[in-house]
Amino acid sequence: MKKKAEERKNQILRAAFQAMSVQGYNSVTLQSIADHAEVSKGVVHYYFKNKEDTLSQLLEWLTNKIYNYELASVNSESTPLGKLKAYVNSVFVAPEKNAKFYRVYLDFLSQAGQNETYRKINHHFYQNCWGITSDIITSGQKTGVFEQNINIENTSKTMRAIIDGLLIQWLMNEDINSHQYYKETCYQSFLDLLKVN
Amino acid sequence: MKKKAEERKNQILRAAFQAMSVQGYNSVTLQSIADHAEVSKGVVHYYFKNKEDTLSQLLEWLTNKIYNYELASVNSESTPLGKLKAYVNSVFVAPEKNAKFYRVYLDFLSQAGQNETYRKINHHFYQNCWGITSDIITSGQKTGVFEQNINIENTSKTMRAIIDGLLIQWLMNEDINSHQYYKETCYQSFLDLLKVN
Amino acid sequence: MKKKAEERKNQILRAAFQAMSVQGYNSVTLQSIADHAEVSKGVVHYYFKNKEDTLSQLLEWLTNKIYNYELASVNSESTPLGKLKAYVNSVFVAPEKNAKFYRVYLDFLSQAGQNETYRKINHHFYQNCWGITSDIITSGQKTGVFEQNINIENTSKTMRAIIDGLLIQWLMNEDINSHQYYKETCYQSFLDLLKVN
Amino acid sequence: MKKKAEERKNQILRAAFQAMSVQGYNSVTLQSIADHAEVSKGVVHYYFKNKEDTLSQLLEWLTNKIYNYELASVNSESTPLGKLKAYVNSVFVAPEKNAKFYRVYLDFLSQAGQNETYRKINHHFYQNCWGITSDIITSGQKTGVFEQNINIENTSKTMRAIIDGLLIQWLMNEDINSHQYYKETCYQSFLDLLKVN
DNA sequence: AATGAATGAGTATTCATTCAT
DNA sequence: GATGAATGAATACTCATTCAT
Repeated sequence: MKKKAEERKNQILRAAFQAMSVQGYNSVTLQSIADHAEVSKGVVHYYFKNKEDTLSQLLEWLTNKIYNYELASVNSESTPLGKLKAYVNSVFVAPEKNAKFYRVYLDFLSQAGQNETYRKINHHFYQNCWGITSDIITSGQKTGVFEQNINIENTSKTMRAIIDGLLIQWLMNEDINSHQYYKETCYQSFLDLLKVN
Repeated sequence: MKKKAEERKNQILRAAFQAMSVQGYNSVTLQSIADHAEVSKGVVHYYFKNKEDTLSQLLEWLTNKIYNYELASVNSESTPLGKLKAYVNSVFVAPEKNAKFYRVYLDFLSQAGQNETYRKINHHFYQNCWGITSDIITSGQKTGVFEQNINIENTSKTMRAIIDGLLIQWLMNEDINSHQYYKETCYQSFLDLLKVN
Repeated sequence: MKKKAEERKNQILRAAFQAMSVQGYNSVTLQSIADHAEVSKGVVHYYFKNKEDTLSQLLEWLTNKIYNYELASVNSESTPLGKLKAYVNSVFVAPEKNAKFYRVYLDFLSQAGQNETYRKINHHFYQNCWGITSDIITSGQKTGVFEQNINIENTSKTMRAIIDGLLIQWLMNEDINSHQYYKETCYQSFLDLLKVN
Repeated sequence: MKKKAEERKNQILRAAFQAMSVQGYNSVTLQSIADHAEVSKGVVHYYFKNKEDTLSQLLEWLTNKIYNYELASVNSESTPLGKLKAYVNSVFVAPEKNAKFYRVYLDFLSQAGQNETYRKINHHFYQNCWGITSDIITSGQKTGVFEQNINIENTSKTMRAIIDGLLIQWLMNEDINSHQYYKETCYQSFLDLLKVN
């Protein structure tokens, strides 16, 4: 049954996410993924070709989940500034979630240097993210809230850079309470880049 | 002789940097570090307590080297805009060097989630970097090239975020020629943040 | 299947005994234990946590085996003197077996100085051994073959000391034929201690 | 200078004894011996061929020291019973000394199974020990305190067995206060064997 | 005589992967 | 489909020994 198999895979991917967020890319074992999923070790190999395949699919599943969440948040708003605010809120969603995701995501980024597949999946994620901000900027320029001569591509890339860069800084920080501070810093820098007076 | 030992350690750290930039944090072996340094495996253990100690000292050595280079570049200029430009040039120094450093640096960042020591060394590096931009902003505000009401702390963090975020994007990019593009994007976003007309 | 696992462990313990009797505690490797058991190295780690765990269980298995053999031998006799003789015969069972066991046992005793676990297992073995002679002495005192005012505890300890001490002397001896001589010396000294005229 | 070299060797042997009593035969390193002797690692190799040679000479030095001490103690007494008492006192000299010596001695005994040299040195020590008790028994038989028909050889071996066996038992004991108890048990068993009314 | 830097052989341990049941 | 027993490659680390200084 296809449905069942899909559920099994999701169950394992969730377990892999959980395991990796605790142990890190290099320390996570198929055994611990199986343990988190409450299945036997053989099951993981039954649904995934090998360890790399499992983690590749985790990266894909994870980045899609994040992208879809951000997209839905932005689409729930109608004004450009509303969308921008919603985007930042969806990115800085909550300390625990951000920490968990970025720990895992950083691991994948560091692996991507040696791994073509991860690099491609991540590149697709980037394009999705750039698309979100491109749309926001375009709509803002149409309604005149953002300046006209802003380079959309450059700014989208910079905006994602700020998000990644700030969340990495926040992750390296001992002070988990700084989450709100980093969110506001991020939003303010977006306004500066878009020259919202 | 102390001098000799110091040279030996540097030789090994250079080799470790080389090895890690090729193989990544998890795949690098003490054997390959020894091979790169053209010494026997035992030598690495003679000068460093263990693998983690070796790589900790590599991170420290590396971030200090980068910081000192950036600082010297900035200090070689006298005007705020000259310093800003010099900073960006020193950060985006050359494709090969950036790729090598950021591959290794990303590995350490991803390990930092599980490793207090790495986190601390990196935090010190961050503070040094924030210090560089703080000084530039302060001098720019004094001479009136930058706006007065810019929050120095927030902006310094954002600027480092942009650097990290953009260089990670560039690293994930297949097109190595985009280095110049990312450098210019970085510089332009700095001007926007500092509200240079 | 539980039964199968138990057999596997016994197979490995027998192999460990064999390997240790030849190579000694410090020279025995998990590889050589695996070789003796005709399994792969990984199997040993599958059934035992680590090397120390393997050898701990070997000591326990071994001392229990010896104790049970001695107990059964003594119980097969009904008279005190018969039991005493049976005990000595079961202890000095055969040159090859004694040599094999005492070589291994001495290794464990020497490790026990640094190893709490070994010390505990050995202490339990001692208590079992003292129990055997205590019972023999008690029954001999009841029937009047042994003197009444013998201190059972002291004598039991001395008897075990004689066994250990003589078998160590025999083991250090080049002359393997002296086994019979040491057995008789042991038995005679027991009679002296129990004041059998 | 021969004198100086002899002192150096003794200094190293004392250090080796100290180190081995703490770390055990297998864990002791030439480095730790050198550390205890407060000399460099190279010095040990300068005065001894290799590790085994160092430890062989330690065993010889140690057993000779013990033997000479026991012999002197016995010779300081004139009556057979006095000598016997002195012997037991010299053997059970003090808890710390006994523990230190027997820990090291047991290590050597366990190695002797694989090491001809250790076996030979130990055999010589045994002969010396048997000689002490033989002399005591002979003198006791002459004066009539001990029974005439005691087999001197057998009894000497049994007496050493009791000493070794009891001190091993004591060493395995958690209760260091039992030293006195074991000494008395030893002495009483000697009286029983020698049939002193 | 003495030092300690350098070597490299040897080993416990981990874990992805396979496959018989 | 699912299990988990078995395999063995890979690697950090220790330490006796050598030897240039």
